Amino acid sequence: MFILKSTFFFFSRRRPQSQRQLSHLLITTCMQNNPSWSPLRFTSTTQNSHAPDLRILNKKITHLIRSGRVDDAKQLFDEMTERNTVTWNSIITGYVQRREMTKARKLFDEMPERDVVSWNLMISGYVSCRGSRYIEEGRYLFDRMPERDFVSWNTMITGYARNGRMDEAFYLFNSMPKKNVVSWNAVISGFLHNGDVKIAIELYERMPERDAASLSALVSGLIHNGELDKAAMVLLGSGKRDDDREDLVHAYNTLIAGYGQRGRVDDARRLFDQIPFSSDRRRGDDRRFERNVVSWNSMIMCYVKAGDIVSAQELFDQMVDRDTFSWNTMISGYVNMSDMDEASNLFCKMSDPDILSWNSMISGFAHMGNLELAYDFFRRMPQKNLVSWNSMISGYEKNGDCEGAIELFIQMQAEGEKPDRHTFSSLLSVCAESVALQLGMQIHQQVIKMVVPDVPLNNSLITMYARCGAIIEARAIFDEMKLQKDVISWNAMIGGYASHGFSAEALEFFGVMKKLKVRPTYITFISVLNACAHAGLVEEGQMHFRSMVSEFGIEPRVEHFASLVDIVGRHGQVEEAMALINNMPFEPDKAVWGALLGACRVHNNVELARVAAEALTRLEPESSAPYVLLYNMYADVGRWDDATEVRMVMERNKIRKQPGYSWADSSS
DNA sequence: GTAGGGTTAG
Repeated sequence: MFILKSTFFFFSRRRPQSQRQLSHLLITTCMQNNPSWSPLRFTSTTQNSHAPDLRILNKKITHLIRSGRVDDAKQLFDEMTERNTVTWNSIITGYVQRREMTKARKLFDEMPERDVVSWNLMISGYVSCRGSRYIEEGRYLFDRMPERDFVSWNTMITGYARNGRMDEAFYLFNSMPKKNVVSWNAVISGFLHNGDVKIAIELYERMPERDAASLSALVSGLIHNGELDKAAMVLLGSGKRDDDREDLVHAYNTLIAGYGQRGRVDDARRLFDQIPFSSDRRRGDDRRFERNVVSWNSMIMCYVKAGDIVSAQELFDQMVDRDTFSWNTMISGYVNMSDMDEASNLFCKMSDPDILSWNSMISGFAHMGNLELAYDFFRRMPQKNLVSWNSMISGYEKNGDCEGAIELFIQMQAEGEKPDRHTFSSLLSVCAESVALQLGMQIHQQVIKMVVPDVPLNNSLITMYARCGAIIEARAIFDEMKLQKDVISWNAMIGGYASHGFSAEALEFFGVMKKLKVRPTYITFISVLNACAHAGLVEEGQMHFRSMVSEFGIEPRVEHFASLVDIVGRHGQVEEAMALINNMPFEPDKAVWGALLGACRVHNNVELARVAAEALTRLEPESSAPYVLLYNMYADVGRWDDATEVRMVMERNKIRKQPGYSWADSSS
């Protein structure tokens, strides 16, 4: 930690001033592209008298694409005087990997000669894109290609399977003139990922031959369907026959991770302990069935997920062949426990931290509210990716630095990084938090252009609109979600209605939600009780409060009590409201006392108003509101001595009256 | 240069 602090360097950033300026910047930068790369870098290679031959240049292109530098590869491609099919296929690979199918297609159409790999590449690209339009395009090419190999068929089958179209996948599988083991694995995985366990097992048993992937595919597919015990049976059954199969440890590792995901750490450990472990590495033979580094990493991950960092550290200490995964898993474990000292310690000990290590540190510091250190890591990392930007933006958002978040978003686009759902979700939270409807609408436009919203992103949109009072817009998104809604969608709508005075709608939605068996959360009840408070529905409010506890087993929080005090107090039962406060299982906060004070004001209970006001001034010594309210109440009943005393206390404590609170009119 | 299976970050 000391090392980190000593290298800390505060980076001051110029910030745009107003929301309008932010909006303007947002529009202009969204249209800009990344002009960072200079084409001159490669010119020497082609103009040189000893020009490298085609094979070397092809290798260079492949290398660039493997490191994600597709634009650089394209520059090199454009400068090459001689190209062969491999050159073309390589550059197409780059675009296919980035799912830029229009660019890939243009090159495919332009290339002088196509081989089966070129066709396969295009099909693979199309079927990996979201949306049926693309898979049809892939099928179109598949139907028209001059000759097909195993890869063509298997790619098409996988494409259908990934889109849930198992009828077509299975039909193609059955139409194959010859199948290989990949075809079987692909179709079995397809059935498993679409929930058809029975047929998958049948097919597995009918396979003419299996390879290293077959068993793992079955085990991981079963786990995907929650069939952990069935997976264990298959695995242990197969293990008895021969214990030197190289794929066995692969499948064991899958199951260990599966147990970990479901919190079954003990089962995972039992399985881990069943894998033979030879400490003598000279006998190390890949084909032997023994623990490998993934087994260790998976087991460590189980402990990390379960929050048992001690056991994780114990295993980590025993490892002799740690890899980057091991270190990163441990770092993320400490990050999850908010132990940034230990995370930093590991990070510093790592010989070669990769992008995940850096990102974990950023998100850890950002989450803890240490934005300076988070930004310092962000600034110093050798390469950033989308997660790095998102972690930083979400850090600003979570810590209420709205401008920081927006500014980083602008910078991100200027540097050519494309935002995704996570980015937009954070930005919409920023808009909701700062009630910035105009900006929120602009971001909504970007969302429509750039991503297909999922449930959490739609929820962010609803929350943003609802918070800004644009209930109709919020409702439109809610309705578009159809069956995809979750409890957060409902909470956002009910909260929006409740906080903008539409109590009837809020309560109606709550009724529908319950009818649809969506389980409410404590947040739902905060809105429901607020709606009752606004509408003066005393009995209904008390009924909901009771049902929250008895029917849904939700522990009431201080927010619920604040609402209940409001409901009861405003109805004139000020003494009952006071009794509620006295019997609360925790310390009342300012919302609770504020509700009581409001009720006292309406019902002219000066004595309790004094109690509430004094409590409030203790919680918020700098606020003038309780003084002003109390002053006015005393004045109203002619108790001028008390009124004057309030003013004197206020002056003595150097409290300045805030705008919006009038000495003369306290009704606001 | 293309198809299926195991562990890490937002």
